Amino acid sequence: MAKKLTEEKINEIMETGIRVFADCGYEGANTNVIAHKAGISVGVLFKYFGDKESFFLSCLKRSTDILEQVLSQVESDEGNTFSKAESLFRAVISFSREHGDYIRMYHMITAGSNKALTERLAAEIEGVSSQVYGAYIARAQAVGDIRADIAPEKAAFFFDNLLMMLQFTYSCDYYKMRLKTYTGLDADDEAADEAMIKQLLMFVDGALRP
Amino acid sequence: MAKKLTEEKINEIMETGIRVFADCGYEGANTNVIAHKAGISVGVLFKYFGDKESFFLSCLKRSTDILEQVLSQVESDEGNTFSKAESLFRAVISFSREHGDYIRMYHMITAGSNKALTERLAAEIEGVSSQVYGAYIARAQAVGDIRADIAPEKAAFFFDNLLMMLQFTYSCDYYKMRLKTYTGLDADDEAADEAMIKQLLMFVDGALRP
Amino acid sequence: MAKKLTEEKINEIMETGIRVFADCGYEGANTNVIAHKAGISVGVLFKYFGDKESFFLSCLKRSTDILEQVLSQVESDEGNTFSKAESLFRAVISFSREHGDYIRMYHMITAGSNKALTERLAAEIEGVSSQVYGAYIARAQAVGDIRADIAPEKAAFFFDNLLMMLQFTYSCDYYKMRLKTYTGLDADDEAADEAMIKQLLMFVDGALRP
Amino acid sequence: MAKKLTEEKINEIMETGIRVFADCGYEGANTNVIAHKAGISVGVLFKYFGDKESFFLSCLKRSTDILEQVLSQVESDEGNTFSKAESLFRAVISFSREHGDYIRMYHMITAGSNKALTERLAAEIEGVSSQVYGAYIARAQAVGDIRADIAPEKAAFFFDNLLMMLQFTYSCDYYKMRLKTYTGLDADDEAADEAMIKQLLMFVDGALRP
DNA sequence: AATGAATGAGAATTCATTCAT
DNA sequence: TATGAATGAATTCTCATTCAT
Repeated sequence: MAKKLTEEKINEIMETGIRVFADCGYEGANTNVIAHKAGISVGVLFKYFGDKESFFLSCLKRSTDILEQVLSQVESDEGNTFSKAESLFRAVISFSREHGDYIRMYHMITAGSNKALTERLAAEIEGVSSQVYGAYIARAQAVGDIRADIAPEKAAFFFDNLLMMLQFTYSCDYYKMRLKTYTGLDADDEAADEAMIKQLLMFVDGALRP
Repeated sequence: MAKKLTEEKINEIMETGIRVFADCGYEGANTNVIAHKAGISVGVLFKYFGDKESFFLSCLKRSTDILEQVLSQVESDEGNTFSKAESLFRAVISFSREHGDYIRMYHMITAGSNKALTERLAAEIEGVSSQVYGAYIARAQAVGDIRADIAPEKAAFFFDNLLMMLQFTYSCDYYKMRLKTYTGLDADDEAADEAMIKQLLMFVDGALRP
Repeated sequence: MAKKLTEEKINEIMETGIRVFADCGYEGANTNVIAHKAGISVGVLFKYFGDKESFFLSCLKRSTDILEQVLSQVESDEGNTFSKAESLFRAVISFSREHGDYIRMYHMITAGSNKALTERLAAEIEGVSSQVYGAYIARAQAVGDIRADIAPEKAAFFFDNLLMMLQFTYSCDYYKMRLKTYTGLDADDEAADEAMIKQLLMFVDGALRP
Repeated sequence: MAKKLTEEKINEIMETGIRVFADCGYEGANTNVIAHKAGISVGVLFKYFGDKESFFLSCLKRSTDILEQVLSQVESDEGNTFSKAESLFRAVISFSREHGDYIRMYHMITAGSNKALTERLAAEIEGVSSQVYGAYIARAQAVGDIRADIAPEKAAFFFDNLLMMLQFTYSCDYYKMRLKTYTGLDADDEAADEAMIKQLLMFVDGALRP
C-alpha cells in the first residue's frame, strides 16, 4: 500500500483539526479523535505532521492563509472606498459564519494561552489582515477619501479592530450573546445583517471621512 | 498548620490562578503547579474551591469584577462626553497593562474553547462592560452629544468593540505585536500612549458626534 | 479544657465507626466523616485510637463482644435443648435486625478483603460463637438430645453455620434479596419470622435429634 | 505492540483482577497494581474494561459464571438424591479450594460494603445457586426423597445456606480458622474431607429425609 | 507505507495523618 | 487537652506518541 496521501487528503485532515481545535482548544483536542474523525490512523497524523504542536501550527497556518486570501480578493475588487468597505463587511460576516472554526482558532491562539505556542506562533502569522487593510486605507487616503488629521496607519488599525470584532461576533458563541445583549440582533439571522452593515458603515464613515 | 487561610491569601491564590490560566489556558493549567506557585498544598486548593472548574470560575469572577469596578468608577466620574471618553481610554489602557492577566483570561474564555465551560460561563459574566458603556452612550445621547442617525445601542456596541480591542492590545503579546506592525507604536511604552489616545479620540469623535 | 472523653463518648464514637465501616467498608470509610458524624475532631479520633486500622479493630472488637454477650445470655437461660434453639433463633434474628451493622462489619472482615487486616484480626476475634454453640451442643448431647452418630463438634459447627447465615440473612441487603428469591419471605417483615423459625427448627431438629 | 490482546490474555487479566479484588476488596484494590501483576499497562486495562467499577463487574461476572457452570454440571449428573448431595459437597469443596478467589470475591461483595456497587450488582448475580439447588430439592421432593412437612423452598434455602458456608470454609482464611477451632479439621488437608463430607451428609440426610 | 494497539508519564482529586494554635 | 486546617502521597484515568505488524 504505497499510496502516499494526496494533498486533498492532507487538507481534509487539517480541516478536521481546525474544527476540533476550535471546538476544544489546543490542550482539549485529542489527536486520536482527530485522526479518527479524519478517517486516518494516528500513525499517519504523526508521520505527516510530526507532533501535536506542529500539527496545530499547520492547521493555524491554513486557516489564516484562507482568511487572508478571501480578504485580499475583496480588497482588490473594483469599487470606491465606501462600497469596498461594504464589500469587506459582507465578506467578513459571511466568511465568519461559514468558517467560524478558522476565526475561533485564530482568536484562541491570539489570546495567548499556552505561552510556548504563542511565541512559536509569532513568525507564522504575519499580520493576516494588516497588509490588506493597510493597503485599503492607503489607497483611500491617496484618493482623498480619508480625513487628513488621523494618521493613516492608526486609521487602518482602528478599522481592523472593528473588523476583528466583527469576525468574533459572527463566529464565537460568547460574542454572539454579547451582540444580542447590546443590540438585540441575532448573529445567526442573515436578515439582520443589513441593519448591522448599514450602522457600521455610518460609524466608520463618520470616523474616517474628511 | 491550623490557621485558616486569610482572605488575603485566598485572593493571592486566585491571582496566581488567573496568571496561570491566562498563560496556559484552562486545560493547559496544572492545579499542582498553581498550588505550588501560590505556596499552598493542592489539598487547600481543592478544599477552598471545590474542583478545577469551580476554581477557574472563581478566578474569572474575580477578574471580571475588578475590571467592572474600574470601568464603573470612571464612567460615574464627572466630565462631559468627550473628556469621559478620554478617561475611559486611559483607564482601560492602564488597567490592561497592570492586570493583563485578567484581560487575557477573559479573552481566552470568550474564544469559546471548552464548550461546557463557555456555557456555564454565560451566567457568570453578565456583560461586564455592556451596562457601563450602554449607560455612557445613553447619557451622551441624552445631552445631544451623539448623532441621531446611529441607533444608540449599536453605537455603544461599536464603542465597546474598540475598547475591547484596546484591552487586548495592551495585554496580549500577540496584539502588542500587531499594534507594532500596524502603527509602529510600542504598547509597553507609556510615552506612546498620548498619540494612541489622541488618535482614538478623534476616530471615535468623528464616528459619534452629531 | 481538660475534660477527658467519657467512656460513653468513646462508645458512641465506636458506634459511629461501626455504622460507617459497615456501610462503606474499611477502605471506603473516611475518618474525617466518622469524626464529624461522631461530633468530635479528627484529632481526638487519632489520639484515642492511634490510626485508622486500630480504630477499625476497636470497632470490630466492640461489635463482636456485644454479639457474644447476647448469645451467651440466651444460651445460659433456662430451657430444654429444643426451646433453647428456638430462643437462639429469635435472639439472632432480632439482634441481626437491630444491630445489622455489627453483623455486616463481622461479615465484611471475615470475607478476608484486606489481607493485612484479616491476619491482624485472627487474635482479636476468638470464635465469637464457637464457645457458645459448642457449649450448647455439648449440654444437649449430655442429656441425650443429640444423635450419637454425628460428632458433637461437627454438629455444633453445622449448627453455627446455619446461625451465621441467619445473621447475614437478617442484616445484609444481598442476603435479604436472596431470602426473597428462595422463599418469597421478606426479612424486614417480622410477621414472617414465625414461619422461618418453625421451619428452621424442624430442619435442625431432624438433623440433630437421635 | 500492535497485537490485539487474545481472549486468553483478557481472561488472565480478569483472573488477576479477581485475585486482587478478593485479597484487598474493591476499594483496596489498586488498578496500577492489577495491571502490573497482569503484565499489561494501565492503559490497556482501562481501554478494555472502561473503568475500575466495570472491570470489577467483569471479574465478578466471570467468577460467578464459572461457579454456576460447575454446580449446574454436578446437579445435572446421574445419581439419586443422596449420592448427588455427596457429589455437590465434593464439587463445592474442590471448587472452593481451587478457585477460592471467586468465592471470596463473591463473599466480599455480598457483605454489602459499597452500597452503589451492591445495588448495581443485584442484576448481575441472578442467584448463582438458587436455581441449581432449587431444582435439586424439587427433583428430590418429586421422587419422595424429602420429608413433606418442610416447605421445599425453605429446605432448598437451608441446604444452600450450608453449602455457602462450606464455600467460605474452604476458601477464606478466617473460616478455615473457624473450622479448626470448632472441629479440629484442617481445611487444606484433603485427607480430612471424607470426615467432613460424611458428617455433613448425615446432618443433611437427617434434616431432609422423610 | 499505513495501521492502531499498547505504552506510561502526567493530571485531577481524595483522605489519613499531623501539629500549630 | 482538643481542634480542624493543612499536608502531600497515593489513586484513578487520559492521551500523545511509538513501533510491531
